[in-house]
Amino acid sequence: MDQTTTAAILRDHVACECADMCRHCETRALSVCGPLESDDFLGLQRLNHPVTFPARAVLFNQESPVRHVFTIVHGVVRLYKLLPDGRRQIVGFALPGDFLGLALADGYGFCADSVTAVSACRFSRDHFADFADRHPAMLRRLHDMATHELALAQQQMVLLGRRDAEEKIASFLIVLQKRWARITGKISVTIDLPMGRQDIADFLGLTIETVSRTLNRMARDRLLVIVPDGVRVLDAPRLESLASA
Amino acid sequence: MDQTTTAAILRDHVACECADMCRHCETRALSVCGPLESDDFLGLQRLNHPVTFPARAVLFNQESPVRHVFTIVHGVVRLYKLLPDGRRQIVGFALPGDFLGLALADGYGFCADSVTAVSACRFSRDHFADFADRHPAMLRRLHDMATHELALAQQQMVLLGRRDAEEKIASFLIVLQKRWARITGKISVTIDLPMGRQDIADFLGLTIETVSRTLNRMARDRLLVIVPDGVRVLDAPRLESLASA
DNA sequence: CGGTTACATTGATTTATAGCAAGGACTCGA
DNA sequence: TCGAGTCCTTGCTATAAATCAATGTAACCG
Repeated sequence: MDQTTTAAILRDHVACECADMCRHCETRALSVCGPLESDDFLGLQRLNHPVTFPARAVLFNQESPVRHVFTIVHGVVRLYKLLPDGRRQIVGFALPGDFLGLALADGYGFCADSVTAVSACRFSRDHFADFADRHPAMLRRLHDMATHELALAQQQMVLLGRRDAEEKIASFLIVLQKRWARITGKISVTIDLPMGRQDIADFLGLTIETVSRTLNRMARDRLLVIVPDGVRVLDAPRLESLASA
Repeated sequence: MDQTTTAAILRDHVACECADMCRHCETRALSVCGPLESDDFLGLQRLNHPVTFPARAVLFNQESPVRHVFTIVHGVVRLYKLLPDGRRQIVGFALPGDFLGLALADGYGFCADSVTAVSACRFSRDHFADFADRHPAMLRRLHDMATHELALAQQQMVLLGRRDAEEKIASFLIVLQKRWARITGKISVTIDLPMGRQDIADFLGLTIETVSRTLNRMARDRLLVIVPDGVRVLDAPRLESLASA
């Protein structure tokens, strides 16, 4: 994401910190507040503390006490776990509409920091929990999101345990393409990759070198073209067959 | 699990198929019905269709329409996904108290079959969903279980993506030991492994040979002793440090 | 009891990916 | 415009685990 875009995002988000900021939120339909009706919606809106983060800012970490939950509005957040010796596993990338705070029994369980500049709706964990307890539709929504996350996590287990490097990369690209499509409303052959090679590696259980080599081999094989901060898909059928092979 | 035990389980379970079968259920506190009070509890009990399966029976598979949800009462079930070419990833082992049917938006998403003889509470998916919708405590419980599953899934991602064979095996054993401890109420240095080596391999993202070699090397190193259908832990501290390394 | 079967072990060899090291490309700030 | 920093790429080598191939072991059954 370039500086102009980043600045625009931050400005727009601050600009809408007025009474009715959520009304025109393009992320709303995708997010946890999507199914709420007028009164309830306003009630949740009152709990919202909009926040912005520059790139590489920490939202929270494994150990920190759980004070807030978030809905991402703009930007990309990486969620990861660290082993004592420094090895890192990224358990997911949060995109606009994603909710952070589903599994917070004791501690967040993972670290979260921004890959790009990020704007988010922040809620006090306790206030949000109270609200959810008083609104079954919200509880239901949270449960649906949790089970969806669970299904994604199981897919990721298959990927990590039983697929080779090329399949991992192909699958990663296709999944990301579809997630962006859901957010923007249109499929693009250019897939934005705001995260670095090391992040992709730590998500797929590979090293940075293997990610780089595999992407460049795919480019050599005319499956895709590597562009700044992303790739452009040339041979979608072949990529998809690798992804689901 | 030997034949005598298996027979006993099946007999006991059938024997309690009377009006008040759930009252003395030793699995109840761990399971989805744990938090229900008298009236609600009886209501759910009326929906229950107790079922038993011999070892290696199919409970459901990836494609089958979702008709039922289950709570496991006795025995062990493996949950797995298959790739088109036959590669398999086991996404979890369901033990007594575990609930099958959290993530069933479209299709179960995975296959489930019994490793040992199994007895379970079976509910119609629709009846169960209706019941949950009318009982917020149940909805809450389902959500808690879903987020717990999600946390486990994220741990498994770390294991699959960033740990070597020895760490995987050690972690698997320790986690299983703790799960059995929660179910039986006491920690045992003998860890029951009702699943075969191939199942362990498909759970940990290894081959059967690597599982066998690693277990036997651990035995040679006096970390544990291999016994029929399980292992006995000799050096718990060293095993635990491998598991969390 | 011998034969069949399923599962586990063990050894020899291969291979995909990790690890190491060097160089390249781009950004940013002085 | 230079230099420092960061990220990415590429070649070479090492290695953990996969693969291939026997062999071992125990349960079961006619």
